[in-house]
Amino acid sequence: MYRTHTCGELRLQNADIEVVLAGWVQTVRKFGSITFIDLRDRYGITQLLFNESLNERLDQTPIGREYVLQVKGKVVERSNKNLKIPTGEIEIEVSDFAIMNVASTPPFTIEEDTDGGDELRMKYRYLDLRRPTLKKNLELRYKVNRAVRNYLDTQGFWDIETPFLIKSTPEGARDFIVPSRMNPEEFYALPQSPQTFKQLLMVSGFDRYYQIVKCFRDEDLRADRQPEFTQIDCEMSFVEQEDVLQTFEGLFKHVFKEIKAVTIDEAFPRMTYDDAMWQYGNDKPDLRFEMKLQNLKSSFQTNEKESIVYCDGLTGVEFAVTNNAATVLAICVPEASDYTRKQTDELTEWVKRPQIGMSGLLYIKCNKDGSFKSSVDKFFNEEKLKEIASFCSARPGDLILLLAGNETKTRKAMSELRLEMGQRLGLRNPDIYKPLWVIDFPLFEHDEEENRWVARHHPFTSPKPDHIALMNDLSRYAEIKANAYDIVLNGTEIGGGSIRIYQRDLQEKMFAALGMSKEEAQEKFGFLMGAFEYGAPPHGGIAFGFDRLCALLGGQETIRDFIAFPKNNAGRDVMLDAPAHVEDKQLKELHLKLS
RNA sequence: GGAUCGGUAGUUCAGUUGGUUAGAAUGCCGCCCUGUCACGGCGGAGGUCGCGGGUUCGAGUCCCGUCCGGUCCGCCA
Repeated sequence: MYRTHTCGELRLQNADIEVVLAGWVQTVRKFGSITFIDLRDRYGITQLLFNESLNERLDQTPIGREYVLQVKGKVVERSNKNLKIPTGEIEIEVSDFAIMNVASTPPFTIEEDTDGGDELRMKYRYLDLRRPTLKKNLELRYKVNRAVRNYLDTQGFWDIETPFLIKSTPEGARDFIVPSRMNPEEFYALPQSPQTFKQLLMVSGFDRYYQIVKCFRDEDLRADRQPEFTQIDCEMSFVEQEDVLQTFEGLFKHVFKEIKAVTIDEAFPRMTYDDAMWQYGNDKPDLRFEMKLQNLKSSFQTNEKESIVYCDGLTGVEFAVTNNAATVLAICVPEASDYTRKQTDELTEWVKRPQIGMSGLLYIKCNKDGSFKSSVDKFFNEEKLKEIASFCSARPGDLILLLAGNETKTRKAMSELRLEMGQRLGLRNPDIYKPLWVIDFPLFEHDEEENRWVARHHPFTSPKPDHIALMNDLSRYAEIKANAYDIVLNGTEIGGGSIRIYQRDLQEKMFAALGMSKEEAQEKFGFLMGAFEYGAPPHGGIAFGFDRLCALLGGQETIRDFIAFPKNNAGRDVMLDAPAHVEDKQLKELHLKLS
């Protein structure tokens, strides 16, 4: 037997018992004739005391960091207790020890605040995972996984696996492609999601299905995007949107309770897509703070004599009348009227960065004494400023920020600015959880590059029943709403789904609307439409980004540290050094030639 | 595809206007230390300044190119 106890479980009440522990050497602290060693495993750290009787052996067999050590000894009460760790009241008085494996000096320190950089830690991921932070992250992930499964189990969902080697469909994200050896010149694709399979399972009558499953998308990465990621994929039959929202709101409440000990009694707020865009400038609003977008243009354009101007902050001389601008938006930043010129200049530079791309920023300081100071004092008198402030519900002490320009760009920019100001004001507290449903998404969105309509969610999403007729009129595509919904937590989309199309004729109509010929639709999705002919039940579902959910529950933005072996920004596994070249023989077997 | 920041000791970083032998912390090695737990003290080793080219009497520092990494935009049904 390698050990009788773990390094995290011994307490004062275990004093005087003989134990055997095994683990990794965290630190060695030598004091002349006595030596302390902290022994670490998954469960914790226990201090070992080597007294002078073992000195000779220690001199002969030095023990370094990360050596794997087995010790035999007696649990004793410490004379100096360390109340910072759970085992801090005891130590093991070692009577015998064995080095089970030596270790090279690790390239970085294995501790909470490591000195290692990201790349190095990725290369030695197995060492990084010994650190408490990553260990806790993976533990959290495991617990979220359990909580999800437990809840779905009580709700009658079955976990059914679906294949990874499937057919490529050029709609949506790029597929990862896998060549087939047995079928020359043909390729599998890895699934971007099990979408069509779960719908087929509904046709098969499996009623309530789920899977915590890997999905693959060959697109550029981000801090919160990996080429292979995990979804909680769910589908239900004989449900309407309301049933789905209720069921999965329950899932979230269960997870919050189990993981964060947070009980949420009230129903999650719901917001239409249009309201979200109007009030927050994006479809995943962070509700931890207000600072809603004020739409000045629409409010002020009724009075044609009035004109609002905006100022190009760079030159300070270029002004434009925003009646020429499609959109004028304002946010009211609470308690920020004391922003200095330097700070507002800095914000102006911020919105002018290429990623935001605005030409300038206008501000109105609502001073505490009721006066105003703005970057457009030249153009507006006190009364006008007061009118704008009043429209924005600004209070003395607030800072109003305005952006103007093209509708899409301005709304997006203001949404970013709102989040930035929320961040700067410390309003995005990771310990506060504000979930909401965003509903009534548009069915289509226009792809400017290819000048065609594409499915906003995916082509299996059903339109609102009374909007189906609009599908006959291309000019009204933008108006068509879908039975589609997202769940948003603290400004992050953590899941989305829809009520699906389950009738062949409507599905055909959908493909046609997306510019697909009947033949093409049949070739790509004939299996699904065929299945719809054999008694497909009404169904719908949802999928959640499991990695993202874990990161959020762990209070972090990047999902990388919640995945045991993630890829880097370029999609590489720096530990394996993958992807890599393959041998000519392999290529030949696959009937592939490199160009 | 684009923007931006970075690459200097094992590691994390500093390095001024281009100027002597490139520094600190930590880690590592050695010696000392019987109550540490971020132990402490003394000493030591450790550098192709990512790579290539250029400017210059002289380049870690300036210029061009390139590679690698981080973040973001595009992209992500």
